Amino acid sequence: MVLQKRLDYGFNGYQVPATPRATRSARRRGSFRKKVEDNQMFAFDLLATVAGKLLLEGEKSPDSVNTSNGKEQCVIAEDHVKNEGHAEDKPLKIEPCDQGNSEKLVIGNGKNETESFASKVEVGSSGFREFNDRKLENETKRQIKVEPIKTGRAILNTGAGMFGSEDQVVWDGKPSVLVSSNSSAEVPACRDNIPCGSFPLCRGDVKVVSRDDDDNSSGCTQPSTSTKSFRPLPRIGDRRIRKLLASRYWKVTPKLKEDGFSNVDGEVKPIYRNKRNCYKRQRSQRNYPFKKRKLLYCSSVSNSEGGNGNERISDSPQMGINGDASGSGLKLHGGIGTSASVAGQHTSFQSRDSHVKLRIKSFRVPELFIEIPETATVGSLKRTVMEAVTAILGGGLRVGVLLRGKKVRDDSKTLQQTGISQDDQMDALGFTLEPNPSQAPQALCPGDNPFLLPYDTPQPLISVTDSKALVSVPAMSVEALAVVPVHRKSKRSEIVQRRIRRPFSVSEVEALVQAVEKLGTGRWRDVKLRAFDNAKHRTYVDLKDKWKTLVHTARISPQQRRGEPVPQELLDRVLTAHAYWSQQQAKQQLKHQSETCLLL
DNA sequence: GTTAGGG
DNA sequence: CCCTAAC
Repeated sequence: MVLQKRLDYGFNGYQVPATPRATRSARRRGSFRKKVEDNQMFAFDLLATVAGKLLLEGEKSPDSVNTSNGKEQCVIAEDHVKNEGHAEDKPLKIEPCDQGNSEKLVIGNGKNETESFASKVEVGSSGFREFNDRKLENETKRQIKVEPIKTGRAILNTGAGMFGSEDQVVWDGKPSVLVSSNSSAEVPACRDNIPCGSFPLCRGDVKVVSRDDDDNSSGCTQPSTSTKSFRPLPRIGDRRIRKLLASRYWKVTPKLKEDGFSNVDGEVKPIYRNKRNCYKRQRSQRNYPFKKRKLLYCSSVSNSEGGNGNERISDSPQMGINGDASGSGLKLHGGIGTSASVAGQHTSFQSRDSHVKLRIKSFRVPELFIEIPETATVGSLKRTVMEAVTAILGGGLRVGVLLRGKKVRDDSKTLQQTGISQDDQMDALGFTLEPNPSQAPQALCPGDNPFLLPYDTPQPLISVTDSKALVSVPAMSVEALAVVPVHRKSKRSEIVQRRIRRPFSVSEVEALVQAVEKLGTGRWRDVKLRAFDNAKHRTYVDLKDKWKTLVHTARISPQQRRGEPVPQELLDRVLTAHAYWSQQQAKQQLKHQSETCLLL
């Protein structure tokens, strides 16, 4: 089996708006966090490996966006968004990212690459019947389909799913813009085979809805828009934000004036309907240490229903992008390369060294809810959507394999043994996205979901009813339902995204230094208020931390410093101020001590 | 909620 | 940047 990773969706590169934190209580459960991250990494890895990011080179969509260096862009297309209060009746589109390094993943033994049969796989999702939710029972299913690449037939149906009334989003009267990616966007697994010419790689039917017109718009199966009159949002301070963050859902609290050092866009936060999925986000770098992977793999114990579809992958914790999976029978090869020539080729699978080539055409990004102030920039909208998409992809997913609609649970069998490599079986091969068993829900309980939207019913974030989205394959129509991030109700669900790293600019450093010079090193809240009041993403803890690193930076040799160089003059001031205020602090302490002594 | 410090 | 302890 040879799979090539062609696209880097640029999860590393987009800017994430200041990330809401969980409630304190949630944060106190930080002990869960690591584990969950691991689990989600695992899921992501699965997705990346099987569902979304691996593909064969070869066919190429005329609509795909290639940069000169062969990389692709991954941005929310700007032309469909207007920086106005009204949203255009146009979908957002998601495109491959030009930050990608076009690295290639090859899974297989590396031999006989040309002796392959390429097929494309569609991965969809289904209703979550496994989770015993009545509501979910009614969900229509999405399916996956595998078909030979050589046919070149577009199998994507980009029709958007239907919204149930339960899909309403909260509208609290504030003139924010709610952008709802209607049900799903096709995330390109590769850049070809785009059935809908207007949307090069994938499309999300994004609409802007308000509370008032939810009922109308939410049922639309086409990109639809309804606009409301928008008014500027009142400025809301950090404390307000904090409270909001602790509330059941996230809200955007834009500032109308952006000055100071807050040269960032207005705060934009995606609203998720599912807490579990929502707060996890990919680390800025996806290359987790293998050590960490190991942990997560260990924790990925299959449950009964889940089957063992993940074992194969679980078996290779040592397997890195460029590493060998000794003992697993799988091998990953990194590097740039192309197998375009093999796409569509087909040779006997009976031969001993035959490879099975699979192309996963795309998988769907489910319904998203995004709330964004009208004062936000297009750029922030892009980032927000990207974040939302990423959060979903980073959710607890794993991959299941279906053959003729039947789950292949025995991971130890070879493709040959299971018949997957049989020529005539290729059509029957499917993949499913399923909840990661390690995060399997105990039960669905609304009360246990602090981030659930008010009057929201527990339901999977991703399982949007959408039967038209993908071509259905009867043989798999029942079992092949991909079960995507589900509404898990474990406490671990309240995981928060890690904020994106935002290096301090020189001007920020300048401001920080100046404020500390004036206020000292023990009054970070005052420093924040004084110099960073408008920089919403800089908390006083951030400032304190930055000062800490500044002091450290100033003490090390210039050669050891990294990042944007801070002018030596500033560093000198850092040391001076630090020394001064340290001294002051010591004096204060002495004074305090002597006073205490006197009193005694 | 802040501050301080380790991770 | 995160997490906690301590206040």
